[in-house]
Amino acid sequence: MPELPEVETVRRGLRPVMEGRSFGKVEQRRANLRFALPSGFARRLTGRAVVALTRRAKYLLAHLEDGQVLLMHLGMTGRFAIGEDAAAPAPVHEHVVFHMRQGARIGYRDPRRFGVMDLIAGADLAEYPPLAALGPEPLSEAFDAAALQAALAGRRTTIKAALLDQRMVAGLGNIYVCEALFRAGMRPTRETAEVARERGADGGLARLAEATKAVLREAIASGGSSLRDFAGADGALGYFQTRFEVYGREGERCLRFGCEGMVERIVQQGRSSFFCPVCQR
DNA sequence: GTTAATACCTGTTCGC
DNA sequence: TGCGAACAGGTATTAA
Repeated sequence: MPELPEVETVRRGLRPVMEGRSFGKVEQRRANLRFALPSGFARRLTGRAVVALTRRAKYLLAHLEDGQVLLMHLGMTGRFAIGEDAAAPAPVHEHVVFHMRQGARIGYRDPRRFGVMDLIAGADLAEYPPLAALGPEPLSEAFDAAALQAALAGRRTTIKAALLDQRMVAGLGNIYVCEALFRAGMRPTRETAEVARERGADGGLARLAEATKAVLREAIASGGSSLRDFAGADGALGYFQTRFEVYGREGERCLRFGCEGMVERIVQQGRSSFFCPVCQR
């Protein structure tokens, strides 16, 4: 599922065909994705140049020359495919197509339609509700043990649920929360308030912040290398398979050196959590 | 105010 | 082999 590293990979893949380019024809094949597309969607994009393509958490933001911002979220199954502007039959579940004036055809497919596209005025960007509530970017300097402690203190839930909460830290999903907790040697069922007391250079907070950054950095690097493959295949952007250390490995041996534990799966808040009961405490 | 549960979706997998 | 149930999960909404 597209989490922060996948969205960042998509951004890097789209930049060469969007930044500094302008929208020609925009095809909108249905009225809604997760929500209704804004009125005049295609018309408001046509002819506008993209000044910059940025990312905030799992949101892609195309800043247009006229001050509008095209906000895009991939949901669970959203993918972009870059192709030549040919008259090939449109794939199923392709809901939006951007034909760039310089030639690229950017198709958006999303079978489950959990994705979002919206157009907002740049001046309103900071107050846009979904963005305004987001916590710090996990790869920024603002995210460290101290920030984590401030966010987690006093909360009455588990560390797994807290890390999935986009208000605590923005951009993590189920997979990378599992991976970060494994890397930090921390069990997903730990009480948040208790973890928040583990300060100090070698405390749980510091390990967790560092593990989160490391997992995301490695995934982004992996996605970057997979970009080359995308170009050769169908140009699909949105999901790449990395090798996860615990996610999806129920019943298999823990990969930590010297650990003989077996990965277990439990359900928290209706979501699967994978962890090693031996080395995650 | 905070936390948990539910709804939205459909392709894929699993069990009978 | 075929069918239906379960499952995947980001986020807005509703309930507790």
